Amino acid sequence: MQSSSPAGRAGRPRSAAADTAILAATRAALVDLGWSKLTLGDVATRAGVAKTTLYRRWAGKNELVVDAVAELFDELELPDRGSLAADIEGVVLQFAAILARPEARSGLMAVVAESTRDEALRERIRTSIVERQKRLVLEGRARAQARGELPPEPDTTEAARTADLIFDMVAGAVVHRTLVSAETANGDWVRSFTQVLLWGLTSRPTEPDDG
Amino acid sequence: MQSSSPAGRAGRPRSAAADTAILAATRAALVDLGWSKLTLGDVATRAGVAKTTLYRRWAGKNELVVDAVAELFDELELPDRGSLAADIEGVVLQFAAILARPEARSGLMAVVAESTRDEALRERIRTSIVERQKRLVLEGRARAQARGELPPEPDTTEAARTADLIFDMVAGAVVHRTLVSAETANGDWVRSFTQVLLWGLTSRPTEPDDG
DNA sequence: GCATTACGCTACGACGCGTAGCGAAAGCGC
DNA sequence: GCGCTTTCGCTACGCGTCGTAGCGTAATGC
Repeated sequence: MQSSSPAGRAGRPRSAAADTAILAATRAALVDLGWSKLTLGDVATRAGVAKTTLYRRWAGKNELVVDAVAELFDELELPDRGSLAADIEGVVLQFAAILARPEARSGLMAVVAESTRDEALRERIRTSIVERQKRLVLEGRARAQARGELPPEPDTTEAARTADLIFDMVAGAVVHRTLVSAETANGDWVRSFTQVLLWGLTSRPTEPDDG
Repeated sequence: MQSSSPAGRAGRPRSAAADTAILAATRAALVDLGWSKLTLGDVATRAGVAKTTLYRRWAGKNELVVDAVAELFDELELPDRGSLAADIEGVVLQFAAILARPEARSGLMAVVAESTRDEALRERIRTSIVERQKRLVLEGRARAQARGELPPEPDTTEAARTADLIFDMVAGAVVHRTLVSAETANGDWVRSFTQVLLWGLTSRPTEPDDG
């Protein structure tokens, strides 16, 4: 980020390699120990840096784990698979693959839990993890509209609301299936889920006014 | 549970009032301090019992918080609101109301995170929290089938699979909306969600056998 | 009463937290 | 090359929590 030439910044620059090593060590510690038994001293030892170096860069365990887990979501992408159903299935499978990794399982839920009492942490999670996922929803919908699978949405407010709903349904279902129900989101499950979601979104003829 | 006459159990019986006080104190501590800053010594002080008494009944923080949070879900019920859509909206609103309470927000996600590395804890969560929710799904579907809103499902295996899917979608969406997106699951959102879910479930013509 | 179990209280070692202070290293401008 | 600045590794420290041991006391069943 602010490496090499940060505008007149004098003195010894921070080691970028240390950042990489620390985040990797954090993920390794998450795998071996889980969230509660993970200590910053252990992470520092694994990374080959001093504990003080770690504290100079991260305020605490929460922020460190958010950054460590966020890197796992870098691999999320949305290749054009030809249809909206295939696109949804693809991204859900990718998401499920990430959540299948132990460093994501224990780390992600823990920082989300902490974020309920820490607004700054919630914002950090939002920008570095959630927004990255949500972007795929918007991209997938735009692509489906271009294909004619979804009608164009003139009302931008309503469109944003629908995108939020879809996002909560997709991410929530996968997370719940994986972490609470403790079942793998395999191909069968993803197909069933996609079918329900897609029918729910597309076969809305006219809003029944009895509700 | 094993109160009053536990089959030849001699000696001074455990105080049931202490259990109640400890669990209430745990929820109060969750509200004031959140998960990470909650200490068992503080809970014992709040409950008016000795720390050793607390350790004689619960193995640790995880188990204690699970039991404390589980009591919040006792109030979940499914009154007959006349239609499947209304039933779903009702239970989703109830679930959202529970998740709006701070003691549930911070506690529930934290123990779920811990359960990724503790099989016994996961089982405890499942029996005392998750199954209680899932029962409502089964009850609501049976009621909808009796009304004729849903077709009877002869294949019990497929029926169980569908129930699991619905459960993950409902609970997952509400949890994600409430805790990750940090937005309240108000009436508008619940109606939109129910509409998508219901259309997805009912307007499935015949399952294509290509899957 | 007597055995049995739970309770309140105190004290303890162990451990992780987060910080301070030091000398050394690695950059930049001259 | 030389100084200035910032980072780094290391050690040490006070603090708080953990989880347990030990003891005397209280409450129950036989």
